[in-house]
Amino acid sequence: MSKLTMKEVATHAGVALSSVSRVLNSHDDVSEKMRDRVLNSCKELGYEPNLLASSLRSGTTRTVGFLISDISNPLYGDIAWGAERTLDLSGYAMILANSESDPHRDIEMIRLLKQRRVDGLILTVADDQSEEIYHELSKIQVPIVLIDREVSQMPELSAILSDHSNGMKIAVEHLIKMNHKKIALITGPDSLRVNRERSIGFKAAFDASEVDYDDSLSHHVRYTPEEGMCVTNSLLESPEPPSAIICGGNLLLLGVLRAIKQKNLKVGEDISIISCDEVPLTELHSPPISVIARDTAKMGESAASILVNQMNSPNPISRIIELPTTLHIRNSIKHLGK
Amino acid sequence: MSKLTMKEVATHAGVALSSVSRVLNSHDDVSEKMRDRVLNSCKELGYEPNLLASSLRSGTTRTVGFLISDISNPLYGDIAWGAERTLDLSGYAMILANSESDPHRDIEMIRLLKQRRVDGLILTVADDQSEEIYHELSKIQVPIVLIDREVSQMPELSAILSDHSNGMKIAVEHLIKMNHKKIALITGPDSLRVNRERSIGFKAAFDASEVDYDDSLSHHVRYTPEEGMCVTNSLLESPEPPSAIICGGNLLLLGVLRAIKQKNLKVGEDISIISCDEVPLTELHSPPISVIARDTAKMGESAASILVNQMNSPNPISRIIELPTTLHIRNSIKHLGK
DNA sequence: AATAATTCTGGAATTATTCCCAGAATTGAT
DNA sequence: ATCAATTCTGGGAATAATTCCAGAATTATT
Repeated sequence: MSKLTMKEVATHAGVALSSVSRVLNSHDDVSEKMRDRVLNSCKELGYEPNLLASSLRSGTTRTVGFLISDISNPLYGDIAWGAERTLDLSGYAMILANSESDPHRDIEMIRLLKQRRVDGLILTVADDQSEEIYHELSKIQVPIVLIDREVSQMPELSAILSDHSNGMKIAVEHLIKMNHKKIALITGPDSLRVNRERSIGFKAAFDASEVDYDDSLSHHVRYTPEEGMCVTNSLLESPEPPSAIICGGNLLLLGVLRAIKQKNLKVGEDISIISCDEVPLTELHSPPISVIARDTAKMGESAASILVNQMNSPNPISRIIELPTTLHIRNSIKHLGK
Repeated sequence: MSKLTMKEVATHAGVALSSVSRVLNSHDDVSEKMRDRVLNSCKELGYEPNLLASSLRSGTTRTVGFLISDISNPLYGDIAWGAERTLDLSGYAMILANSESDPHRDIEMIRLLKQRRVDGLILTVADDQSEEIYHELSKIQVPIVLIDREVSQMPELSAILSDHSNGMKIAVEHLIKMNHKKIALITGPDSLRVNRERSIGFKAAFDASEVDYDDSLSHHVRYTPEEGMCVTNSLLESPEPPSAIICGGNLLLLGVLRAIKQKNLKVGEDISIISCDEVPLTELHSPPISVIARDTAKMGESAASILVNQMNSPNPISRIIELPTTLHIRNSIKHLGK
């Protein structure tokens, strides 16, 4: 079966190549007759346009690159879902790249997406702050939207952020109100904005209260259940264990809960827990786990719509949107008497 | 900044266009001198190849299309992760398309991927059995691998399957051994192989035992927490409610658990539960929930490696791989005395 | 009916690359 | 040194589309 091109369609319809192109791109200077004839031939032959050739000539691929640090994390699944939906509506496809939280792969993947001539990028890089990522991004000619990231050398980049610092502050304040004094924070590496912000909010809450801030209770670890479990163990085994743990993310939460379970402690009794980001587990755990929640699908959507906007406007203006976080209080928090 | 092409590199290096191409594609008939000169110019100018033009000429995009029915489902996230990793290792990128469980979007998305001239397809279509999907697939010229799907008119298609029927049979047999007689099955639409297989295994277990099979306890619903909750409610409110529910998938499980919680029943006491597919919730629920598990990341990996194989071999042979399921028994199952 | 204005169509250049083919340069053998 | 064999390089066609420009066909104007 020989491949079918516009040329064959043109021959079959008895018109010129350029006319077929005009019909298929719905230019307005084509006659009714021509339109019908060409469209008929297309249908009859079963013609499928070659987007490759089209992109090469027109200089636009109608494709955006989406770089995620970990697709298997349901959080990113939701974000990707929101983004894909919005992009599809505007006629863009999405190339998914996964850096597996490795800054080097970030660079590699970005380069690859560039070679594929994507029209725009949505990035959740593994490291905000590295010199290399800045260097790579600064060479990029197409619009970029960061999700939950902030490259300090490029404050003009569009971004969808969450108000992690405020969310964290409110969470800590709630714990303090429930008479907790020794509150631990376990969150991801501080090479990411989200974790830097959480630390800031965490400290801010103490500073605004009577309770003293203890820096040794603020932990940054890698985003894995194992590391979550490890820190939790050492916290719980310390001479004066914390009465509450705030945990920054669903992968860490798994480790935290496993550690607690192993020690036969009861969430909401022996230890209070607040986690970040709503996942099925938080709601259906016994007792249900309090979370600092945010609308993840909406983050993807917003990122996509800002990007589409920038890709279509001749003088794109960059936008930074900060979406709110909200504290969902559940039975994982004990009111300490005293 | 004018765009940089091989032509500029050639000029800069003082060689012919074709020589640059030979160097970059590492053909063996280039001299050491030429190689160094070209590579130097590339580095100096910061040249990035245009994969679009390359693909157009060479007829291969080194891209595969991955069609998922629901990215936000963590199950598919894992599969995508496994596939992406394997594809990347072989130098393939992945275009992700999401049909949102809509058979019409399946067709649309497949068509789009075709227009983008992907070298192969990994498909998790929303409906196995529709005439249209068969019609669309039969026109495709590139290798296809189905994940957990089976198009009956095209038995020659490669596929990665799970042994759902056996897994289900073993699960039911275990429940029967624990003296359960009224066992309900809530699973997804029977337009998908996975659910047809589960029904088969479900029935087979009864047929091989003393307990009578009751068809009215086998339910096919759409894959949403809401529908899961709804059937569970009606099951629990029936005059003779089942003593055990087997639930086919993590989204349905959410609904089942919510219904049980709302009625203040205790899993593993008032009602026994087995779910399908391991997710964080199953392990960390109280009590932990028994599951019919399978290696999801491996499904993605296998699919990708079969596909890569077929894309690279001149006479591809299609393969159907059935991966095992295993029953993880946990405290969500009560041994009925009697 | 002749000319002007408008609408539509065809031809050819263009996009960035690969790859075939011819011929130049180099090497080896006599 | 000459000729043959081998290695390497350059030129140009091909890939499948878009788009500009010129001119044909149609309609409107006088």
